Amino acid sequence: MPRIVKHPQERRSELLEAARGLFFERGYEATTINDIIARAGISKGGFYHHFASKEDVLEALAEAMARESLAQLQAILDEPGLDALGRLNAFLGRARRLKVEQAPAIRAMFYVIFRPGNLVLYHRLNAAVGAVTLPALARIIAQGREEGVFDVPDVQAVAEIILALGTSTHDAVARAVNAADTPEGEAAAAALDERLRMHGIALDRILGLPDGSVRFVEPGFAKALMAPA
Amino acid sequence: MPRIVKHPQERRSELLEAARGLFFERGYEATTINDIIARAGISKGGFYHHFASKEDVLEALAEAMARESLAQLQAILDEPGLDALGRLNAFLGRARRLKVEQAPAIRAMFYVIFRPGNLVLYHRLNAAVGAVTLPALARIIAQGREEGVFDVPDVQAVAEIILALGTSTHDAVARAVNAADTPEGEAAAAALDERLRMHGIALDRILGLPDGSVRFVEPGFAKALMAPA
DNA sequence: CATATTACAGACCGGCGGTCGGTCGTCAAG
DNA sequence: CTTGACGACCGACCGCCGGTCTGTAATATG
Repeated sequence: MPRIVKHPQERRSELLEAARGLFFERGYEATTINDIIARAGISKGGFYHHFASKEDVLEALAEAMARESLAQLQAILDEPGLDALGRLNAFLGRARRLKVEQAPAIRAMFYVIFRPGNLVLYHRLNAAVGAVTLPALARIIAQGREEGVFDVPDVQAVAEIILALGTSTHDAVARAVNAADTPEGEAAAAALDERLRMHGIALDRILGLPDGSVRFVEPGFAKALMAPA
Repeated sequence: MPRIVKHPQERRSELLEAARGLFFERGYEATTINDIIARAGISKGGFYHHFASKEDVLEALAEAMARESLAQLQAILDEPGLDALGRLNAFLGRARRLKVEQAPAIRAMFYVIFRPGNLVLYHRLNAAVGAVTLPALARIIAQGREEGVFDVPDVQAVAEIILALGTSTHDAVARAVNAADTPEGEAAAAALDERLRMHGIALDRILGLPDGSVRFVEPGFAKALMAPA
């Protein structure tokens, strides 16, 4: 009832943060506009002054998270004196490092984000992050080709394939995370590790490198991820 | 108002067919229960006697389509006297043959199924079809390994990678189809063809075959798909 | 100080997925 | 042929959701 006026930018980011929290706690579909405005402390009219729809919020959130993701990658891209393979491994390993450091949070996130009813959330985020990741990957591949160490006919296509491999692991990670703390947990973790190792080998072959050059993740990553906090 | 009683099985399949048509015409989210029951000629109570929810219909539909998909694959799997590479190419080519024969219908389907708001439909269908396709693929890979022509460390993982590559092309196909009849259409078709060719080469290398062995699709497939009816 | 514009408030709406009490057809048992 | 039980079906109804609309308080503009 009291009327509070803030800078549009501040309001927008408050609404975005409220939505981000709720989307990851309860899921996208399960979160209502009323939930968001209650947490952000604004009326419905206020909300629709800043966003055109619920999906608009999701899009803005995806954009923001893509920007954050790119910022993390930029350091690896800008690091001078790194050969292409090293840069690629650093690039692929980034996700792993993040996960091992903040295992519980990431586990919770994976647990939520892959539930049915969160498909839309997951897809939008993945698409947005992929869109900014693709050119970065392409530059690394191009560097490798210029250095004469990667044997690839088409840089863009290979970058897309790497991205696709990464996306395809999400299901496997989700399965493993969902199976954690169950009898099948250990087997799922082992399967995930094996699969990730194979992805590395697949990439080696696509890039024309000896098996074992590309490390998609370090061995044992899955077990580390799934170890109880 | 008149009360019509039918065998549960018949009703179920009538409802499923009504849903299938509407989902592909208007999209999953845009289709309401009322739409479905209107087309099927049954009341709401009747609908909920046969299905627990709207999503339950989708699940049943995905299951049915996965069965149909498997039936198409079975002939290729059972074909005797086919070496592994031939079988794999036949397997991968199946999608292409379908598309070229029924290009307009498939185009329409892709056009609808990849719109936002149909993510759930697409994902469920893809997951269901993938689930039945995976073991079939694995058997082909295993045959190739036994024959000594495929050099793969892990059959299951490679099958999953092939499936992931297939899934990843859907986006590209959707982009191309959506760009058809626009100035960018030709470029999109060319990009799609190039990408599919590269997928073939990627598979060659993963399987330890010389470049050009696996034909993901025939060259020029994209243009054929996008040619006006 | 007047005025135009922006930022917000909250009552309201159509329609959605889903529920519920009741009714009719069907068919086996007596 | 009658009866009764049960599965199939009907449609009014519900809660709530995303979104709209009218109005108003705060702020920028001159």
